[in-house]
Parts: sequence; structure tokens; C-alpha cells
Amino acid sequence: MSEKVITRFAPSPTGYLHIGGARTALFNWLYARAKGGKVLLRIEDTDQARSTKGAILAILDGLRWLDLEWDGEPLYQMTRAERHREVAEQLLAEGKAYSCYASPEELAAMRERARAEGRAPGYDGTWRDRDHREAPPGIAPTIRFKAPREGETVIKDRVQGRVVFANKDLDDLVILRSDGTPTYNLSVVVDDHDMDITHVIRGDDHLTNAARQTQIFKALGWQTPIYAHVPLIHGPDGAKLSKRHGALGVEAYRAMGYLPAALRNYLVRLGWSHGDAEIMSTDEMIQWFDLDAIGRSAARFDFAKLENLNGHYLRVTPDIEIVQRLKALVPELPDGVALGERIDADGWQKLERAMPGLKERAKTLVELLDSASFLFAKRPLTMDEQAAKLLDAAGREMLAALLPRLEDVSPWTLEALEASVRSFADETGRKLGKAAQPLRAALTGRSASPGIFEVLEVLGRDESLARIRDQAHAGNSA
RNA sequence: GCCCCCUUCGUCUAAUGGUUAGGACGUCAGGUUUUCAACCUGAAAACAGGAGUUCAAUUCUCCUAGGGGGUACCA
Repeated sequence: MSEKVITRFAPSPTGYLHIGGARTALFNWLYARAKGGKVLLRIEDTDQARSTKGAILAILDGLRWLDLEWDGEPLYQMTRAERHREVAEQLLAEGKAYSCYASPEELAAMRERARAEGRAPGYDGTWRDRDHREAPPGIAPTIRFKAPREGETVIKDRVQGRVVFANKDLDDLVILRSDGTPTYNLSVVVDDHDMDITHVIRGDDHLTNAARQTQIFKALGWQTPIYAHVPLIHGPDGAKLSKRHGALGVEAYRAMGYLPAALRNYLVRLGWSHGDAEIMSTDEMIQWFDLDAIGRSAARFDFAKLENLNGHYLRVTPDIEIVQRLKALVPELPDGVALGERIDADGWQKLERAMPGLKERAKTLVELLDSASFLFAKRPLTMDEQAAKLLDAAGREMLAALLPRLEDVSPWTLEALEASVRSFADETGRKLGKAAQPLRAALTGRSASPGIFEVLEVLGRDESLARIRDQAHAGNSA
């Protein structure tokens, strides 16, 4: 085995890349990068009935979006089925495995009986020592691993510590299905060995599997990798993650307008910490990450904190990058296609110019886009409830009075506009807010927006004046 | 049922055999302000319960409770 650290992320392609999987991938990636090693990607598709092409694509896509590039080509475990079968045959030949002719019905009955009698529902070992000549005809057997019945199996885990399983509690598991395909526990052992995996970092739902795999490693005379079983992520209510709260594919987070950097930063702090560090760059994560600082208790998923982090990353991301991300995001949104058509080249330019004021205020890209909608709105604007309130008689009167002042502003720059409006407010004995709020309503249709002078400037002279006239005049005719 | 794991503010977590148990998010109250955010200041907020070890336990041990995972010809 090489000295170099080799980790692997090994998702099964039976669904999207969920948030727990994403964190596992991140931990594997970080550890490999921290130690100057490699992360391999292995698609565990030995269950052909449940694996789908779409899931594989979603997983690869999710990892790329999170910017967790793996080393080398992804390995599809099924392509190694022949090798797995060889190892199973070897075990069989060495008397460390045996053929089992029990039918699914018999197994179900066996479990039923065990439950009724209050025993562990595992396989009872019927065919372990039974003569093969008693095998029922026409039945393709499974191959079962002959697990040790006495003693204990100990796993030394970098997160969980020393965990001891009594061998009597671990039954003889199927390593080769009756159709000759390998099952998970065999494939994992063979591939982890053949791929020189040094560290297995995965969810602690695999803790029992670690014991079974250790037994197989031993039977094969191979050295086990170093294990690190990370606690799972729960939903906000402490229960298992469900679709309603967080057990979404990473693409769902992308569609909700989260930034990969924010999601990574959020996930790395779920179960791992480095003193009081909260916001950290990827380089810092790599520098600081280690297995020993991973906690042993499950964490709950908290959208509020993710949002806070996302807001932070939005504020520090360059404007042009945000525009690019929005361009990529828009088609994924509900009504996104229509929205995309409404935003022309000029619209995207306006968006970029308005970005400093917009990104300051948004928690997600979706929210940002929504607050930018005034940029693309067609006159006459529809007013939301708050905006309508601001445009009462006094508000409209103010606009009518302010209008000629603005018409005289030249050049149409933020500084000149601010000077003009401020002097207007001064001279007419108004607080700035009394002028700014109706103006904001007229220009954006809302009561909250980026700074009003930025809005005027980005909208441009003609559009701004037209929007103000719409409201000033509407007041007269009403 | 059986096996395994876990338990510090609402949430993520830090630290320690002797501390005012720290930080962050969220909440609340102020400040700033053209709105909303952001930002600044402050506040409330935790060692699951019970035994034991010890001069001393949040920290070590055990038990209980609660939560989670596993118990497939799934991974």
C-alpha cells in the first residue's frame, strides 16, 4: 500500500446527490487535498435494478457545481463485476464462503420466525455446513460469506473511536447474488483494496458495514483502510432528512439560488470545526481540515445559517460572476424561460451596473433577481401595496414638484442626482426620506430597493423621468 | 426485539477536573440610515436526568431517558 493518502467518494446512483452525500464528498476531497493525496470517484452501481443513468449524471453534475473535482476517471463498479466474482470464487474455494440455496420465501419465513422468537433476524446459517448434494434442483445459489461466529470484530475509527461488534451478531451475508453479480460489501472491499484506498470517510450509517467489511478483508488477508464514520445530517426537527426540509439534491440548492462557496462553507461546519472559525476560504479549509476535529453527534440542517453565509458570499463575489451565475440559473427557475426572454443584452448590462446595490441586500440569487425585477419592468409599473401607499396625494404632488428639477440634471450621474434631490428636499423643507420613498415607489414599484440614486442612474434619464411622470400625472388624472 | 452510535444556548459548535462555560447563526433592544439590507453596540439563551470517583465534575465511570443508525440476493 502506498504512503500517499487516497480517499474515495462512493455514491450509489439511485437518486440525486443529497446534502449528506455532498458533505461526505467534501470531507473526502478536503482530506485528500489537505494531505496532498487523491480523491477517487467510484459509482457503486452493483444494484443494477436501482441504478439509473440520470442519477449518475445528477451526481457528477452536483459535484462539479460544488467544485469538488475528483482525480482521474470515475470508476463504475459494475465494470469490475468479473473481478469481484473471482474473489468470491476464491473465498468459496478456500472454504471461506459457501453456496446457499435458500429461496427468498424461505428467508422471509426465517426472519419472521426469528422475530417471533425474539432472536436477531439474520440468516441462520442453514447451508453453511449442509451438504451440497442436498441442494434442491434448478435453484441458482447465492454465495454467502462464512463470517466468524465467535469472538469480536473491532474497528478503530478516526471519528467514532474503538467500536466493538460481537461476531455472533453478524450473520453470513450474501456476497454474490444468484445471478452472479456481486453485492455491496464484497465490491467495496475488493475495490478499496485494488484502488489502494487508504482512508474511507463516509456516513456512519455504514458503521455496521465496516465490521462486515473488516471480516472480509481479514478473510482475504488484506489490510483494512483507515475508517472515519461521520455522523449523519438531520432535518431541522431532528428527524431524518425528508424532502420537505433539506434532503434535496444539490441541484435544488442551486435552483434556490445558493452559491457553491456558501454551501461548501456551510457543510464543512456541520460536524467539523476549527476553533471559532466560521467563514473560511477553500484554502483555509484545506489547511485546517483534519479527521480528529470531526464531532460524533448528528447535526441538524439550518437554512437560516446557510442563508446568512450565502448573503456573505454574495457580497464578496465579483459583480460579473454573479451575472454569469444568474444567466445560468434563470432557465432553471419556474417561469425562467419567459423571464430569460424578457432580459435582453441591455437588461443584463443594467443588472451588472446595479449589482453593487443588489447583492448587498440579497440572501440568494433568486431573491436578488426578484429585487432586480424593476430593471426589466415595462411601463407603466404595477405598484405593490406599500408602494401604492407611498404614492398618495402628497407623494404624487412631491413627484410633480421634483420632476422639473430632475429634468434639468446633467450629466445624469449619481452625484449630480443626489445633489439635486437633496437640495430639493432642503429647499422644500422635506426630510430626504419624504422625497426618496415616493421616488423609489415610482421607479421600482416597491418600497424597498437599492439606493435611490443608484436606481436613477442605472435606469437612465429617459426611463427614470418617464416612470416619474407616469406617477405624477396619474395623481392628477385620478 | 437485537446490535452500534450520540446528548453543551432554539441551531452549528468551542473549551476545561477548579472559567463570569466562549464564538457563530437566529431572536430581542438600541445605534446608523433615503427604504431594505449591510454594519456597530447591547441583551436573553446551554452543560438531558440520576448515581459514583474526587477536595472539586460540564469534563472520568455506570445507569436511565431521549435521539439516530443498522439489522436485504440496497448501497
